[in-house]
Amino acid sequence: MPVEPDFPDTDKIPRALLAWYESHARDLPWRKLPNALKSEGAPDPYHVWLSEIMLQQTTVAAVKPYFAEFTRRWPDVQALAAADEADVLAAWAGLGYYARARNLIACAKVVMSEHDGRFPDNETELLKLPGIGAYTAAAIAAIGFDQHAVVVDANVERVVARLFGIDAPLPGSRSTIREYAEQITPHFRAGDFAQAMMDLGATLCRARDAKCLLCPLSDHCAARNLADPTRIPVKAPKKAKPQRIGHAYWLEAQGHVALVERPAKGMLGGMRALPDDGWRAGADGDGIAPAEAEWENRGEPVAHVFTHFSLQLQLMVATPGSFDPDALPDVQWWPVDNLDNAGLPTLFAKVARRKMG
DNA sequence: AACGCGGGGTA
DNA sequence: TACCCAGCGTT
Repeated sequence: MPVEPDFPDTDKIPRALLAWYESHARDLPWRKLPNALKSEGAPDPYHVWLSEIMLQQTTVAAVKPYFAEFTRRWPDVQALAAADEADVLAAWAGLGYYARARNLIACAKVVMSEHDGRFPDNETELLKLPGIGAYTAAAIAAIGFDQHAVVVDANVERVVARLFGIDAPLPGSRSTIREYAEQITPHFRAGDFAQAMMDLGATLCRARDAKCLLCPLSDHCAARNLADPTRIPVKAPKKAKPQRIGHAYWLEAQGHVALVERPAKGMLGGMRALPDDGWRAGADGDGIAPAEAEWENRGEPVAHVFTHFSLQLQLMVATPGSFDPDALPDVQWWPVDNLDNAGLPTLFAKVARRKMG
């Protein structure tokens, strides 16, 4: 039986959490800590935005090197808006969910053209920008501008569900969880509170490991009294992943390999890639090569797992002495010795490694 | 409301 | 292997 939203400890929760955060905040590149030791003033909204987009469904460890590289190459939103789109997509390669990179560019351009190069400081306006949804708008408003906003990500969902013993399954319980999150979100230090909730979820109140003995909120927590606090939140069962097979084609002539640019919509949209035979989530590839050549099987298929299907991708290789460029007008002939800089998404980077041995 | 969309870390 | 992760846009 969940506790009512007017749970008497709703005021104690943010205070206990913020006190814990003072000494346990993670030291992250995009963050200005509240500690005097590290305090450097307000965070740069550009850094907050960039990190939030990169962190969507992506772990902190994966984001760190990308954040460093992006801020080095494009130090502000003006630089990013003026960047070559192919360069930005290539720099994003390996991070996944490539629509984020396309929306990142679009958002930077809108901020320049419609907001005078400054990010809006409120949720409503932030929500109108490409790639910024309910979570990210709230996070930027709170963290970047210290605005009151209820920030609910997967960490907050888990912490709140456990605090109030919400055992209805996600995603159906999302609106209920949000109501409780509103109850405990203070009207001061909004950014610190949001980040403290995320740090608690990332370091103590973890999905499969609840370190209740170390938790500053355990006195206020319903799940604390369960035999297994990690039973909450309950999640709906996942659908099985289909298994797909397909081919990728390595066509090499005179030290160059044929790359294509994938369609802007759909999987790996807009990314450079090897030609393939049309495999997708709903169907296997047709085995038809992109051009007439002496194709040879090369090694075992490369195994790769996407969100919604698994793929076995067979590498096919042809290396004619010369090749008529007009026969494949849409390909870019990329120097084989510079393939590391082609910005191939991980699937095709794996296939290229198979080829290079 | 459900689905499509990457990839790496972790137990 | 299975699950998880600072979600968003489309249908």
